[in-house]
Amino acid sequence: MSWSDERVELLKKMWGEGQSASQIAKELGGVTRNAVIGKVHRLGLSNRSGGAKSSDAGAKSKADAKPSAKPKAKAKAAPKAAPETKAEEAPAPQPQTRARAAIIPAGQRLPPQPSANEIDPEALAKVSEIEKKAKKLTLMELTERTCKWPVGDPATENFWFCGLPVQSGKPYCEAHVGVAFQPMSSRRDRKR
DNA sequence: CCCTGATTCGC
DNA sequence: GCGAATCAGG
Repeated sequence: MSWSDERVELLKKMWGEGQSASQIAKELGGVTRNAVIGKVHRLGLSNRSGGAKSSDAGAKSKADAKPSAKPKAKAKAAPKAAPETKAEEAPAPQPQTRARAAIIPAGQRLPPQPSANEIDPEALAKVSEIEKKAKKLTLMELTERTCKWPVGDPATENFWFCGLPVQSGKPYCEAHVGVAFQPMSSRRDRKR
């Protein structure tokens, strides 16, 4: 893969939008996030702000200091055989509001969730947006790093777990963390 | 552990 | 110019 104009453009666009290097790399395909970062630097747009460099202070000089070659053999470059399933099914609006506590089987500890009626509207919008991209995992497919946000009515077939990459230690993906963990003050203000 | 960007340096 | 390896930090 080479950096064609198109690809460079997309890179610039995404980087400008604040997308992470890995996300850009996935989008472009055929390149690693390292390649993206390297390109970003070469293009001279590494600094997302604009100017004002934050000094540097402790320069560096650790150019090396690691003679010992680590057996870090990581098979990279996935064959890129993603099924790329074109989800055509209707998103099916989610009433999703109650009937939740009962669905969590013992042993599968899930974090507490607020009732939908007191969640930040913006966060909710974001959620419904990303839920379209949800991986729709089943309970057994969940891992420590898949979003455990339940979607739909567990009493029907129309139910699944978000499954997107979780954010750090949290149990949910970015968007769901947004509706799951809201500042107390925020909630109090909205309510009432 | 996962992730992020930054840097170096052989190619 | 490119990007893997590495570093540094969250």
